[in-house]
Amino acid sequence: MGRGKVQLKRIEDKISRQVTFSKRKGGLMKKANELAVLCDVEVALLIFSDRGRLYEFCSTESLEEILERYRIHAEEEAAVRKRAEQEKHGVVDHKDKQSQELQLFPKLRSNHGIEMNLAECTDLQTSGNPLQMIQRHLDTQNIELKNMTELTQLEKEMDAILRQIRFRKTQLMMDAAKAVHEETLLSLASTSSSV
Amino acid sequence: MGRGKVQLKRIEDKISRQVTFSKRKGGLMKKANELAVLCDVEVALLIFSDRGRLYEFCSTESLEEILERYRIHAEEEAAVRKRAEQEKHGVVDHKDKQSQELQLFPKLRSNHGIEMNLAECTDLQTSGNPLQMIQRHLDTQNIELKNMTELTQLEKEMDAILRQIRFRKTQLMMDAAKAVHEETLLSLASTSSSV
DNA sequence: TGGTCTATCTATAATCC
DNA sequence: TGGATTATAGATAGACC
Repeated sequence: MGRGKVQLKRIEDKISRQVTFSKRKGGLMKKANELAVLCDVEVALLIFSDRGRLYEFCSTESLEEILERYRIHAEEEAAVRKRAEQEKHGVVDHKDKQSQELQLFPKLRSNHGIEMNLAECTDLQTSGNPLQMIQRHLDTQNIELKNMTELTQLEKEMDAILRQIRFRKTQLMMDAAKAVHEETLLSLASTSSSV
Repeated sequence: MGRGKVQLKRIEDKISRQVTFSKRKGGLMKKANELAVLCDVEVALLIFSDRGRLYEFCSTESLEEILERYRIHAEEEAAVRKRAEQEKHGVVDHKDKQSQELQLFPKLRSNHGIEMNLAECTDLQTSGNPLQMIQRHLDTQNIELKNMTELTQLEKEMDAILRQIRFRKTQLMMDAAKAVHEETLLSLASTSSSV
């Protein structure tokens, strides 16, 4: 983008590498946020600059949340891989196989309870305006009466809206800061011209 | 990009949300790679789709490498924060204290923005039905149209509800666990008595 | 540094297959 | 589903302040 086509290789000039880093980092985070909001997915982005500074983005309350989920996912994969490996190398009787699956299950259930009943709540996920989204939940009037699936769904929706609210607040603050800045410049200009 | 301007909100149509996810995920990873190569930095990207599938990108040999680096970084930050905390409780002159708080502020804000004004919204938390609380805000229909005060208010309310939802989920999980436990005890008792 | 500008390049929404 | 196409929106390189 920009005036010239970009070669996919390290920018050798230090200054422009720094400038490009700053610009593209902003762009990447914006896009990460867009992906999270538009597609309702969890996104985590970690960047270590060449000076070792950390820049992070995450779509949820905290990065740890996503990293924890990653850890669990990695463990499960390792377990599955290990099982496949064992089967490949030898004859395993069905009892052993089953017990292995049983061991794995509790982990899956504790963290992926949402996916399990996903089919049930597809309609919930696909309808409505961001603020309207939760309206249908309001008639129930009471959190106490909801089941786990409903609560999880509601939680997700609330979280998405909160993200939007916060993002919008940031936008407004930036607009305001910009306005103040411009005003300052104007008043400075008029002061200096009147002196 | 593309034929129409995109609104920053969850795509409600499931099909196009999926298509967009697939396209943008590819785009985001491409850009993450470009940033890493062009600017010679470390980048890690984690995406969990709504079905719980994990997609990852990292610029180094392994993702673990970057996560490990993150862990170290986070620990250091925690140490710094803790140190600042301790100094605040000791004897510090006002100038130093202020400068410490200024340094600390960006970090705090990102994670504790809500708690800061908790006292103000006590009445909100105790009055009326938890879900009804936000109903009066819903008629506006659009986050874009709200001003800062309204947004902050809405944010607080949403957060209070979220806390309630999570609390209720915990309760339900504990109930379920207890039920399972009791069932186990019962079946054990009946087994031993029948033998 | 950090913001602005603008010509260009890139990503992608909508569409069809 | 999974590409291919195309018109556009959005990102950004280079330049200047």
